[in-house]
Amino acid sequence: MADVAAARSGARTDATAHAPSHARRDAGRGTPAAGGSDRPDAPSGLSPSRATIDDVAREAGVSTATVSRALRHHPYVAESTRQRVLSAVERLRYVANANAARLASGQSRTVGLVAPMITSWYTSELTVGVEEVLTQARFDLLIGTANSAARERIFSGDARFQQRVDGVILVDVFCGDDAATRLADLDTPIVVLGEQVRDLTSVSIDNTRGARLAARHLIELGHKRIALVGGHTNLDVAKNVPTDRTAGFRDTLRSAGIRMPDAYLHDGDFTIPGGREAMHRLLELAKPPTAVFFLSDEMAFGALHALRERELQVGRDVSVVGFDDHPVSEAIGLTTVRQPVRDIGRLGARLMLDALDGFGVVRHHPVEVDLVARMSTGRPR
Amino acid sequence: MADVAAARSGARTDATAHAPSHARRDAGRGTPAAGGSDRPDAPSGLSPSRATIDDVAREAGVSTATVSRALRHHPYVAESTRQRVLSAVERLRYVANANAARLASGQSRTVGLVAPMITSWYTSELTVGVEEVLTQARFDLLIGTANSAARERIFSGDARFQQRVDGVILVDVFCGDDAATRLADLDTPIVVLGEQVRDLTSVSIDNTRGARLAARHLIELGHKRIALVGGHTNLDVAKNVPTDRTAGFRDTLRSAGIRMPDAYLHDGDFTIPGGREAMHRLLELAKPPTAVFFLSDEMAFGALHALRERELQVGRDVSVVGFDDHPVSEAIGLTTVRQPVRDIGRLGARLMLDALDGFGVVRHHPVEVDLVARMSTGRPR
DNA sequence: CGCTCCGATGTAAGCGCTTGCATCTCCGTG
DNA sequence: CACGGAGATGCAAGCGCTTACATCGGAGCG
Repeated sequence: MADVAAARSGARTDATAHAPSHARRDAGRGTPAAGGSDRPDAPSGLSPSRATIDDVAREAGVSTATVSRALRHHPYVAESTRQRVLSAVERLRYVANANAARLASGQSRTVGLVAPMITSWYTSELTVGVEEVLTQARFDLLIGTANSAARERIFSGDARFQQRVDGVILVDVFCGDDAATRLADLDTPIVVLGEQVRDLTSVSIDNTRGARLAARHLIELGHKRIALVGGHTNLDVAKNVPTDRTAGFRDTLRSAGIRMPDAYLHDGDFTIPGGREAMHRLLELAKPPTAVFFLSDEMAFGALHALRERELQVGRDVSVVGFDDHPVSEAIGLTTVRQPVRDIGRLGARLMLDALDGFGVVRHHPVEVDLVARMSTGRPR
Repeated sequence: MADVAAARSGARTDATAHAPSHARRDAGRGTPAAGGSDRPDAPSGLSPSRATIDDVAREAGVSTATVSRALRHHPYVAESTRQRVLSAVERLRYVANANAARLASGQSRTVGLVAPMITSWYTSELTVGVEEVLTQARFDLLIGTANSAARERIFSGDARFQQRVDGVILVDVFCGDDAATRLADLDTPIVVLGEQVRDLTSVSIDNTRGARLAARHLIELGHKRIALVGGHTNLDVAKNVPTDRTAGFRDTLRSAGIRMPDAYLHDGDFTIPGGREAMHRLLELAKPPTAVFFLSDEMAFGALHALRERELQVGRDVSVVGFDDHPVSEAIGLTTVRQPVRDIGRLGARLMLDALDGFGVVRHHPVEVDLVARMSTGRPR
């Protein structure tokens, strides 16, 4: 996932590769294919992780093939044999060398997770959910920031990524229909989180519905001058998310006979400072809105900052609604549209495992959204 | 990092392992050591990542050894040869198989990151910093939650972890002196972040000093009834952090002739709900404090929630100081002790790379702390 | 001009697993 | 009781790299 030539690491690799590997090699030398004849067989604690599958085989009195099968729950291994192997494993404190297994099997038992802005709460929460499930299944997680280079590479099925990963989980990565098709044609399983993408397995809330909930809430409170702060210009981030949310929101307003002037539409870049800036701009309008819907809680936090700077009171002077239900939102009383982020991550990981099993069925998996009303929203003055 | 027997994954492995590997194997078959005689050599786009080092060697008219050397910037390769190899690599779109390289070299080019509570902002920010640097050096990052099982395993130099990782970065993991010594004796490089541990390379702020800054700030504002909320009971988390901060804080108060009664010391578990709960308990006291120092911003957020629930005004009725400078803190105006979290991660990763290079010098690396005064603190009423 | 020495390559032996086949042992059947 | 077949193992050939050691030209030198 590096976009950088091996500049610095070049020297490093060579400088260091020598000493350690000498040591290892020498330790393992012996008659080829005959096995280390008379090493101190004592299972003492001082030589960690030195046992190989051959040692186990010898200790258990079976072939290495049998050890391998026994350890991986292969069906054709007698229970008694398996026990013998397991006890040998324990005695020798054997731990399989993952790299050897990967090389031999051609499977990396690793899933890549590609996301923009790993810093955001949303993404890291998602990651935690994914990691939780993968870890249980003894899969590794390889995390990559999706700067544009990385994304492009994935889209073109780049080998650098592909070779070390059995599948890829994409977070919020925007995807044109063409790119989606290309992705779907790849032989690597792909799961998209937070977005619904044609021809790909995905997990997300119904963004339109989420936005409708927010709109309805503000309408019911009696607001007429309602603004929306999203993030459109930054093509590096998910695109359906802002689009769908904006559409759903406007739609509902329209049905209620409320129109949102263009001046009420702002870009907050999905960051805290972006939200603050947008709020300031909105408040400088001749007719400022009485309520603002932010497409992420983090932008809403920024808005609260702006309001404080102008000595305005949230929920009274201006109502603010966020999106996500960041843990801080509860603490500061932000009304928001809650989505079960960690669950999305978990489900996504499970779907990935299924796909890797060959059970995968490509389809979209919707999850629940709901509105959490708190003190940041109230009737307009 | 899984603590789970391969229960579910057993079936998976066998069920799926077949189909794909047949395909791969068959594709690669040929006279052993003679090389695939006449495969369609066309560098067409349809067979991704199929080229091996042998293909490159043939294409460039050199031996595989030379290819390997050329690619890893080995000194004894003529520049002209290197160029020939590089162009062959490009033509064939060759990408080295990381697993094979790892197996052959015995180096995993992977660093493990073990932390409690990956959910917390602090940890994920740290992770981002680490990832940034490792990625540049073309190292992989393997993340593990440090539940007690994992931690124990690491402490005892467990092979499962050790075999797939060249070094380990420990975040906030408490370590008794005995355990530290054991760690230091391991052959795996270790870097500790956020804690200062004897005999180990570490990066952290001076926690004592940070706490002093907070204390001084409150004293200067004129507070006399000052409380502290930390997290002590949970041994799973860093221990020096709360200890040092508490010590520094009390110390400074004492010098100013202020004593902190035991009732003013609370455990907030380093979580938002924990902080809220603690704040409530403090406010129920006969003589509630006029200022509270929380050992993390997240706990302080919880406190703000509690204050709002009681309709008290932060900064006027009660002053609140946090620790970390979470991005939300600026938005909501929380006075806090700032530490350069991401930089700590970056520096830690760099130190790890140095250690892996053999340049490592075991020592503690201090980084700056400072106080950021905002509106959550003011003079006592 | 023969010899030493070093830079540049090639040879080939693994690294520690997985797995397609070959074997071998029983057991149920006709 | 011979025979097909399925279950349980063993054999051995790789997987795609890295690297110790051997080899081979020249350049520098006495």
